Amino acid sequence: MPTPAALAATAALLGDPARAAMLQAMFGGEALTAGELARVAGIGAPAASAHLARLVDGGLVAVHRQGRHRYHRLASEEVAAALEMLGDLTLSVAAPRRGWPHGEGFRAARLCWDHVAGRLGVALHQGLVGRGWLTPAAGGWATTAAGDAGLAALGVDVTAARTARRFACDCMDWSERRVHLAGGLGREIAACCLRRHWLSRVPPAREGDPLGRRRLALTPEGARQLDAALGVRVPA
Amino acid sequence: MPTPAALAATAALLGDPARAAMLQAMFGGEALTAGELARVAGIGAPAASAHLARLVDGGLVAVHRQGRHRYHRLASEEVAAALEMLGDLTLSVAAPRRGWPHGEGFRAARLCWDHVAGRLGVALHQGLVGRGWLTPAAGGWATTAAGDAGLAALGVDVTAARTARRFACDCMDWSERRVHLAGGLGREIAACCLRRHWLSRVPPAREGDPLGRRRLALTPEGARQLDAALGVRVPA
DNA sequence: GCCGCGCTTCGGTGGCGGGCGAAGCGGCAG
DNA sequence: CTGCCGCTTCGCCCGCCACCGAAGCGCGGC
Repeated sequence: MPTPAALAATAALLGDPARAAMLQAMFGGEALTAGELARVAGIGAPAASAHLARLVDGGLVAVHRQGRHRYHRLASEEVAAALEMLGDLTLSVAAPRRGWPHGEGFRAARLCWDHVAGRLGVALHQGLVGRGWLTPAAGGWATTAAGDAGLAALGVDVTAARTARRFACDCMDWSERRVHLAGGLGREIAACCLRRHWLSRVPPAREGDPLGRRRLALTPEGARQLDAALGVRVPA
Repeated sequence: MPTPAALAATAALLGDPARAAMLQAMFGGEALTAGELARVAGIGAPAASAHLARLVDGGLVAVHRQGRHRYHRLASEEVAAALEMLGDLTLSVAAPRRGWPHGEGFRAARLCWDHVAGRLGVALHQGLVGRGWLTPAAGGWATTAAGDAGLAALGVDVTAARTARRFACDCMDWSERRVHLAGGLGREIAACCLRRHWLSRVPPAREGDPLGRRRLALTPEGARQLDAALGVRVPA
């Protein structure tokens, strides 16, 4: 992972309207002269020259002299790819999207702090509430008598959960846009599932994996147990 | 494609060292308090608050109030993806890379202005020079007698090529990092190949395809003809 | 040789944005 | 209720950067 300063320096190059317009004009792979780019950006020749010098210096743009013209083009495919990604991001921010086309692996099961998130986390939350094991309480949730018995039978240390600052509360799920269970109870449920090997940790997909060591997988035994106890089935 | 101003506004949010440090800290998906983020960025609480307000306003960060703490996290997977892409770009700019892992489709054959680029463009250039059809001349290349005859046999209008401002010159290839043939001759060769259906245009892969309508594909007949005439074989 | 054109450099101006200290607001605990 | 703590808002200063006009440089054309 690059240093924040280095990343910011690169991003700052894209963060000016005039430079962004120039880069978008070069996005197709064409080489354009400084004058053309100045007109595209709506600025004078001196300003365009300064901008292009910074882009070249930053390694985003390559320049090729030909007679009295200077042709500029994007320096690499990475620049085009980053530009495209930023464009997607800009559009998605302007008009929030409906689907989640990326990152399937993220969404099945993962740790969020110390509790289970992803589709499994949401399903657990629904199962606990749907079975009447949890009931709404001030600031979150409380266990019912059936819940205390059922959780104990699964091997969850409810007593330990009560020592936490918050016993059971909602946590907005990053990928599912629905809440899952957090707080001491969320922590103890995750610990119980890991201890009994119903959940296993999955190593990072690669160096710099956005989720780090947070990926989880439900084991066959875990799927059976959670289905039997709570009717929890994680959608494929 | 978003407007340059909108793209720049998003990029500018990433283009500040303090904000970049905060976003990198949130990259793992954890929710962090404003105070923690201020410490990470090495700035005071007021400055951090202002930065976070802009990030939230820009839709890059989501905030969740919990008691007197405010937990911040990346608003969507797109933000994480864009951050990762920018990081890659920053590293590749700092230390130019050796491989080209992305965008295979870009590199086989495409139009660069009006001539052929990509591996096919480079191979054509090598073939023309290797067969002795082109010889170095002031400012580019000139045809030999064998070249004039061979090109005419292929159906290339060399006379029309001579009317261009430049007859034959090198053009640095974006993806291959080697030169291919440009100028009037490059244009005529591309026109000839398209006219005889040795090359076909490939429609954009999707809306907003970086290469637009510039993608090309070598037809089986084209592969045979170019191999026979010039020994041109495009590596798979 | 001279002129013309594209581009860059220089000097100066203006405005946006980041930084901090001090004060204000809100939640939590004793 | 009162004090503490996290966070925000306000007011202010400073520095960076974008922009333009004018002048300088380099290449190509007449």
